Amino acid sequence: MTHKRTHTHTPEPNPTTQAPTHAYLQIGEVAERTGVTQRTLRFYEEKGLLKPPTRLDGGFRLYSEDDVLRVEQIKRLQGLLGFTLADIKDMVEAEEVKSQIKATYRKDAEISERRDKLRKAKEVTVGQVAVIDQKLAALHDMKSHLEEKLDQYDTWLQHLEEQSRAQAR
Amino acid sequence: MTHKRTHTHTPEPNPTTQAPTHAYLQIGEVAERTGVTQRTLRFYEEKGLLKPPTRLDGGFRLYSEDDVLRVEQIKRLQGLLGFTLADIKDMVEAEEVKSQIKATYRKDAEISERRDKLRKAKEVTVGQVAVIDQKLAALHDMKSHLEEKLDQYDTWLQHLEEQSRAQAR
DNA sequence: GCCAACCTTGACGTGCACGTAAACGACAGG
DNA sequence: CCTGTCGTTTACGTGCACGTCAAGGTTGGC
Repeated sequence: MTHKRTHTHTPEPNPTTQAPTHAYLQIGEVAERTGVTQRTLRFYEEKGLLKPPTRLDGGFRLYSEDDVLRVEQIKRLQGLLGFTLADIKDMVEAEEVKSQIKATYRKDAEISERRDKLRKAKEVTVGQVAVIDQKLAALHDMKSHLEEKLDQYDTWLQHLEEQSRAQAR
Repeated sequence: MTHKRTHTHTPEPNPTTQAPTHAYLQIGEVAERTGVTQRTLRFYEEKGLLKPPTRLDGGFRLYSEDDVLRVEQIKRLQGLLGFTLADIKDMVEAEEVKSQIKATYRKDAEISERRDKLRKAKEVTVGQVAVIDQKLAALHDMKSHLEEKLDQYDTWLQHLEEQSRAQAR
């Protein structure tokens, strides 16, 4: 009989914090949950879209839930918005910059340093919003264009129905 | 000295109808105006996205203003909505009914057929609008997410400034 | 300790959407 | 008629985003 390996890799005991949703995932599970192939996950890593995950002693990749979220983010950016992986890399790097800022943000640091980091994070985010705004504008433009066309179709259909009625008599 | 050829090909005298915006365009002009390469225009023709344009006796392609519009439409469908050229081909074929609607005598039998085609063309456009709405929703979602963060950054910056003022005293 | 399931790193292949080069013909100002 | 510019076809090349083996190593239930 075939038997599944129910690998639940918990690198740390993890006593109280966080329910053991799945602890750490290996590549097959991540692939299944995100709907991309293992190849794609390795490819994204190679291209710098995913940070190199921790490894098991034997070399198996161990992903976090955050990685799953990131993959889903990548998929959204790619599939819905049509960005190239190069574009997306910039965006996830911006995300990375922000989390870096978060990580190095110290309550006890100099106020001016904290302010600078916050401003930097804000700047990055503003850039992201700008990219989105561009897409939004283009899409709105196209939509109004299409709706104009729909009106045209409707008037033509009107015409045809009139002709149809005229001929029925 | 180099001299430009100011080719203005007007196949018909075209007396009263339409201002002579540019008459008929050859491939270089279309390429320049649409922002795609000549190769791309020939490629689209080969793939059935553009109907074979009329030719000059020597074989030069002569495009119409409608062709320019179509190329721009193709670019939007591809770049903004992320459709493949195969998808787009189906769409523009359904839209081909437009040229049919203009000509043709209205025989009774053809009226219902044309109405069906028009409805199909309208459906295609409606589908495109639906895709746009999806993307708009996704983008708005992302944007509000980012703006939430921006607000967060701003309030933190506010806090810092207050502390800074308190310390100045 | 066995073995099936799972993973690893190459390396080559594929579909799409063109890019690029070569060799040649067509158009029009002078 | 000459010449510079523009266009034609044919054919091979390219970048992206993976797909698809191949050959081997790792893990864990039994």
